[in-house]
Amino acid sequence: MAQRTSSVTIRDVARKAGVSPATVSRYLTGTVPVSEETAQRIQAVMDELRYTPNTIARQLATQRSHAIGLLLPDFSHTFFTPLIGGIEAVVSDERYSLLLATRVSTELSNKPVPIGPHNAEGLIIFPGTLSDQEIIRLNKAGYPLVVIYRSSPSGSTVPSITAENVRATAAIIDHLIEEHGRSRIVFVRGPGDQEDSHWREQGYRSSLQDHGIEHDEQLMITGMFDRTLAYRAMSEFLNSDPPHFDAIFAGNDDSAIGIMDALREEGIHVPEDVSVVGFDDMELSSFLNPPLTTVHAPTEEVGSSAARCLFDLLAGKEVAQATFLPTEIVIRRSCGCPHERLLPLKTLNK
Amino acid sequence: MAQRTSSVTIRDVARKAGVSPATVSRYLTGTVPVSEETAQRIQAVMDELRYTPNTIARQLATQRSHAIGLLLPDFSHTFFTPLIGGIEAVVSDERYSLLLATRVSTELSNKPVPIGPHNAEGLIIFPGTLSDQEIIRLNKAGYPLVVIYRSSPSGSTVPSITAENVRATAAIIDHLIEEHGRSRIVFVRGPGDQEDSHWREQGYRSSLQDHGIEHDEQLMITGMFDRTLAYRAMSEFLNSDPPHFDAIFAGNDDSAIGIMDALREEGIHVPEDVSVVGFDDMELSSFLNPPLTTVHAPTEEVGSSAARCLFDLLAGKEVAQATFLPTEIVIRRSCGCPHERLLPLKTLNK
DNA sequence: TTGTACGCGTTATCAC
DNA sequence: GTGATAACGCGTACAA
Repeated sequence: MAQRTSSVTIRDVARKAGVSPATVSRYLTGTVPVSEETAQRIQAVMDELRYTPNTIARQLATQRSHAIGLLLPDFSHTFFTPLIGGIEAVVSDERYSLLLATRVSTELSNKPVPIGPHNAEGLIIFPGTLSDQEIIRLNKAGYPLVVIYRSSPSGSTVPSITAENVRATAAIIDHLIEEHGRSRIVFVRGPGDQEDSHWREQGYRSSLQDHGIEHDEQLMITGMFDRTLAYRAMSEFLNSDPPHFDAIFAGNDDSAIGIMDALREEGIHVPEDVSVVGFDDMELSSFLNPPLTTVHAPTEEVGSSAARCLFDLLAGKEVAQATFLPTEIVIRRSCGCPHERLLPLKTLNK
Repeated sequence: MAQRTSSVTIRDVARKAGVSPATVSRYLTGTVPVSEETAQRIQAVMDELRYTPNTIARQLATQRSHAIGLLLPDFSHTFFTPLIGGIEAVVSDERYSLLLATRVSTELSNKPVPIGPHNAEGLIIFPGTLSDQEIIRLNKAGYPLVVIYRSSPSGSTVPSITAENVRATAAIIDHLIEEHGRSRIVFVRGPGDQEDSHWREQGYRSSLQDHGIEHDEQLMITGMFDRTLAYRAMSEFLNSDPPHFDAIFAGNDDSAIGIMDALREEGIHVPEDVSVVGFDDMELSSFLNPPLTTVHAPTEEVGSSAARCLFDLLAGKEVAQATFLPTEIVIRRSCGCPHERLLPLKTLNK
């Protein structure tokens, strides 16, 4: 099938301008100076012929695609919106294209990776899209990669950009304990293979320990960072003669929605009966009833930092192996506080 | 700068397998049968060498980029999330790539269009990204285009996919009048150049007329489909000795948020004092306080329909010139109804 | 400053 | 069924 474009080539321009294709190319790329006179003639012909350089041919010749890729498990979740926005801003600044694709690594890798060295100069990788093995292989081949919301695969040097989890979670648990006298705090786990979940649990345990509260495995349930699954997990928990509890760390905001639904159905009041806090600070979270106290994660900044890091990589610059973007606590009402306020990061430093 | 990939080419495979590059290509594309024996040998060598076909070279040879593009004014708004999701699903089904870019046509067209014939086989266009002139030019050149949330530029045959506006708006205004006895209904306009806003006003006026209610220009304000701007517009309206009103059609859900904020600040209760309804049914809307009665717009379906339409175009099939996707009314609480329910489309048929 | 000739990696067109 | 060979459109030594 033929190209849909009018396909006027550099040769057509050259012929009509009475120069060689090479000269047109040089005028176009600006690599080598061209005489003022011929430059004007070329420009005139280009305008007249509505010439547009064929990017693909250029890519083949230069061996550069001028595009970077973003691999996500899906697009339906609003969590990704600011992430994509942050990336796109940087990408368009650099006059690059952004290639988007979904992929889940659990599909047994039968499907080929839709974005890679063949169509993008580098890749931003979200957990669950590429296996460690695939990442390491690409990295070893010298292919620029940045992982987000996870650490580098062991043994690799792939830079990692993520929001700080441990201290943030510890701080919000501290708040529950110190300001609201809570001590029986349910922890809602995310997917077992998701690092964020692991680190948040770390922060949870450390806060408990700091306050001399014993860890109780009975208070640990699994919500998979998912609204519906968290709802189910919470309902089951409530209907199975649960141990006493007075607060819930929901794992993330999405889970908090399902959890508050489950509590409501059982006639449990938030925050009077139990405090609920989340993690992420999605757009939604301030509209929940009651408004959700949560950790503000700089999702858009994760996106822009990742993109910038990738471009640094492309430019051959040195980049940090791991970047933890600062978070802050957004106090709203679901913890029991009367007024909304912000606990900036510095107060988090212990 | 050299390609980052290991760059093992079809020639390397051919050499090692003892065949010609052409045979390898044939095996790869499956256009012409290859003997079982050589096929296996080729596959073995490909595995061993970890050969990946170079998409760019293939694109140059076939004159097809195997990608389609989506042009949006920005990515930060969650309204776009389901839209992108709908498109991506179809695109990946077709084993195509999705190219994403932002662009605003008001930048005086000084910036070149980031996606076009040079890197995508077709384009899905959101209002405000490409001028009518640019659209018509691409269309005349035979370049496959689909516009969404707007009609085809006059004189062009670009297919258009959009959510039905007029009947839906009329129906929700009907509801306000008939079920809640409202008659002084404020209409919050969107951007003047946005067709959706125009058609919704059409529906509003028609419902008023059907009920013998006179149109009052004093009840028309402009919220630009934007949360913050709608808030400001509403605040000004309230503070400027406004005429009596008992309901508000917010233009869209995002504006409804700002409008309810403004009302709240003035101590006006929704829905007791005034009913508020929106348009879109964003994820957020059911979480508002009170939950927003609104028109459910099938945003994800607009995306998937647009993508499917574009692929039909690519396949040379006939496509509908204009598609209006059905909407339905989602009754929640901001109108004054006690219970949530759905008014499906059929009840909308007059 | 400019033109010639070749390469980028693949597919398509011929012959065989 | 298979192998040469010519495109595809552009960038870039190299020579002039």
